[in-house]
Order: sequence, then structure tokens, then C-alpha cells
Amino acid sequence: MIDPRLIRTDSDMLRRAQKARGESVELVDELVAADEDRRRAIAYSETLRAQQKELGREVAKATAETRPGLLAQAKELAEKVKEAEGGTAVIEERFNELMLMLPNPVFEDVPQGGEDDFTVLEIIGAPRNFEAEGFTPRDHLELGEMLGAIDMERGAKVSGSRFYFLTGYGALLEMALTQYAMAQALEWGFFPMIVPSLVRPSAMEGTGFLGQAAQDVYHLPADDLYLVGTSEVALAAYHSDEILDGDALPLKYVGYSPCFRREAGSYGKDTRGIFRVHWFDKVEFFVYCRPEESEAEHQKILEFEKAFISSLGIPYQVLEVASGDLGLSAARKYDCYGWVPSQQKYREITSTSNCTTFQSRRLNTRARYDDGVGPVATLNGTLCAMTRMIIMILENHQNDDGSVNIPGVLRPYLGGLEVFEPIV
RNA sequence: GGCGAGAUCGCAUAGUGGUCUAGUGCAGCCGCCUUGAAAGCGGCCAGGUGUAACAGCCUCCAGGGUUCGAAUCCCUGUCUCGCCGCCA
Repeated sequence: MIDPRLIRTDSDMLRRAQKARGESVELVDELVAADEDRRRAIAYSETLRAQQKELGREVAKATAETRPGLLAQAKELAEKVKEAEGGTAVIEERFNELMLMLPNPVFEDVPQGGEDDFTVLEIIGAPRNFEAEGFTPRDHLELGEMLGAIDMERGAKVSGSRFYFLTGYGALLEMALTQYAMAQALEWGFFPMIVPSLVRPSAMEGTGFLGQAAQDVYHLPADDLYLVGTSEVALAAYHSDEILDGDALPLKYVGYSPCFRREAGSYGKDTRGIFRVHWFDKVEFFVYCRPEESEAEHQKILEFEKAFISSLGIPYQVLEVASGDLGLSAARKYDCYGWVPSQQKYREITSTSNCTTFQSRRLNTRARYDDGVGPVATLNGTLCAMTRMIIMILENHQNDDGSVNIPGVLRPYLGGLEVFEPIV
């Protein structure tokens, strides 16, 4: 949710932001009208309520003679109050519904356009020239099968399409990545958390995942719980309904959890291997900070992501995502796309969003500053999405015989092992 | 899963239909006093909405209900605690 005051004070900015996303401008017009209705209704209800309170005091003090008359009056007024408040409730609900639909206004300097209109900010590392090395690179699934690291067939047998088992080296690699990622984050000053992956509707709503992304979310109707698609949900809701200490900001968390995605509407897309799956594990950054510091914090998260990817020897690009491709909650988003030799393409491995005060308003998280209680900004960013990183490592560090060299930084977490050797 | 008890402005508590505009203690903040500190004394000390600033209004876990009027009575939900059952 954005600051409701903006509806009155800066509706033009909101209209521009809606246009930038390619979303309806009418929503803003509706909101402006709904806000006026709401304010009028509230003022009327308040007046009546004040009258009722006053009359109540008189009833309490009344004598036996004056009491019946006052009671009759009070009864009549109570009717009116009830009616007015009923009306106000309906109007307010309408306003809130509209507010929840309104996305976070995009920063004005975000590149305009849709999915393909991103800006490439940087290209880091160079893809290997396999041709010069004299062999055609295998894709991650073929390598994974040779190494006995990935078992898709049994994943499908047990859980269905887009499920997998990580076996042997695969399981070890994920655990090594997890430990390495956590160790790095700790060194960078983040506070480690293992978070629930089942959450209440309010957590899902507050982080903005029940809007346009709702069809991608698993829901357990018997318990009215949602399976999170990212630990961001739990980390954002962690401080819901709290007033944080402004001096303690920024709060920097790194969370670990499984992530679940229905991937509805992506049938036939990335069906091979573990690139797009219904479940994976992820280490995620989450930062609470002062709104005016959010842009600087966003840059820091991006730098940490880059350092992590670089340390694993993956060639990659840094993109700024265009306005039309931002999620409901993001005002700006940077993605890192790693090189996939078998596809001869860069594919997404990390993503970091500045949600400014969008999530914190919905989740009622604020901070106490020197000049009073005020809003906080939230930011999130991928440190290591396991399946994606496993793909990057297998494909980029493969050898002609199907073996895979283990990046130096991971070796301490694999008992010093330097190469995964094929088992078949 | 069963039974019972509870949820009040940082913490601890009072409050069982109108005087609650929610009291008190502790902690915290400001001032006086003091060489300094403690003690003592005086003041401040929840959030929201709203306003130029006041005022007003809302919030006693949440949502409904009863009533002219609810922190207080009733219903539902959530969470916490205790006991029993089950369990990694």
C-alpha cells in the first residue's frame, strides 16, 4: 500500500507511475473519487458520534423526570449513528480494495517498457569458448545425470512434473552452496534466519503476492495457509505491527527457506531440467531501512549479489528491469543473469527489489525516529537460489568428459573435493 | 485432538454497564536541587486519523452482537499459558 495521502496530494505522480507500468490510469481516478467519499463519510460519522457521546453523558446524569425524554432522543440518534457507520464501512472497504490494487509507484528514472526493455548495466566475466576447447557443452541435466546429481524422472514419479531429487554430488553441492552463502552474508553483517515457508493470508497480502501474482501461489484451503514463493514473505511479515528502533536501522537479515511456485501459465516453458521448478531452496537478503536510504541499500545488496556470483566464476550481466516488468511491490529492480552455455543465453539467477514503503505500510511496520514515528523501506534480494546456481556451476565449469570443476570457494564445504567425476 | 485459564498505553498491574477523557507502580525523558551522582520535588511519557496549529474522532487481541451507552455482558476467531492424549 502506498501512503493514502498521495491520493490527495500527488495523484498526477500516481497517474504517471501507472502509465509507466502499462497499468490503468482509471484506477487513480477511482481512488481520488473514493477518497473524497470516504473523507466525507468519516466526517459525518464522527460528528454523529460526538453528539451521541455528549447525549450519553446527559443520560447518565439525568433525573427520573428528564431521563425518559433523553432516552428517546438517544435511541433515535443511535439509529442514525448505526446507519452512518454502516455506510462509512462500505465506503472505506471500497477505498481499501482499490488501494490494495494500486502498485508501488515506479521511480521516474526506471527504464520504460516491458519484459524486453531492460537496460544492461554491466557485463562481468566472459563466456568460455567451448569451441576453441574442442567440445560442445552439455546441458545441466545431462551433466547432472552423468554425475548422479539430479534425478528428474523419480522427481516426476514421486511429486509430478517440475520436481526433482538432488542426489549424491547434487545434494552435497546444494548444502555447500547454502553454507557458503550463509557464511558470506554473515561476514557482510547480515543476521541469519531460518523462516517458516507456510504463512497466513495477511503475510501474503502484505507483501503483495495476492495481487497479480496470486495464480502462482500454493494455498492450503483446509488451514488457510499459503506456501511462500520466497522467504521475503516471512522476513517482511516478521516485524509486522511493530515500531522498530530508528537507531537500529538498517536491519539486515539473511533468510533461508524452501520456496514454492505453481508456475501456472508457464506450461511448456523451460521444461527441461531444474531451471523452472515448483520447489527450490533459497538464501535471501532482506533489509529494513529509512526510506531515504533505500536506494543506497539497494546498491549494496546488488554489490553483494555480484560479489557472490563472481566468486563462483559465473559470467553474468547486471540488468535494470523495465517499469512494465516490475512486480506489484517494487519501485526498482535489478536482476543478474548468468551465462548458460547450452542455451547460449544469459538467464536469471538473482533479483533484488526496492519495495520502498509499499510492504511496510501493508504490514504496519514503522520506526521511531528522532522526530516521531515514521515509515520504513524494505528491500529484498536473492543471494543464492539453489537450483539456478547449480545449473550455472555445472554448465560453466564442465569438462569434455562430463566432470565438473568445483569453484575454489566451495571446496572447504565439500571436504576439499576439487572435481565432480561422472559415475556412469 | 480434549479440558481449563488468560490477552488492558515499554514492563507490571487496577478496572465487572455511564464518574474511563483508562488509574497506579516501575522503567524512560526534561527540569529543579547538587561540585557530580543518588535521593527528593515538579512536569512529560501509546498509536492512528485529522488540523496551519488546536479541537474532534478511533483503538483496552480481532470481528460480530446486546444496549440510549461496552475495557466491562454475549457469540465467533486468533494467540498465549496449564493439564491430558498423540508425536519428530
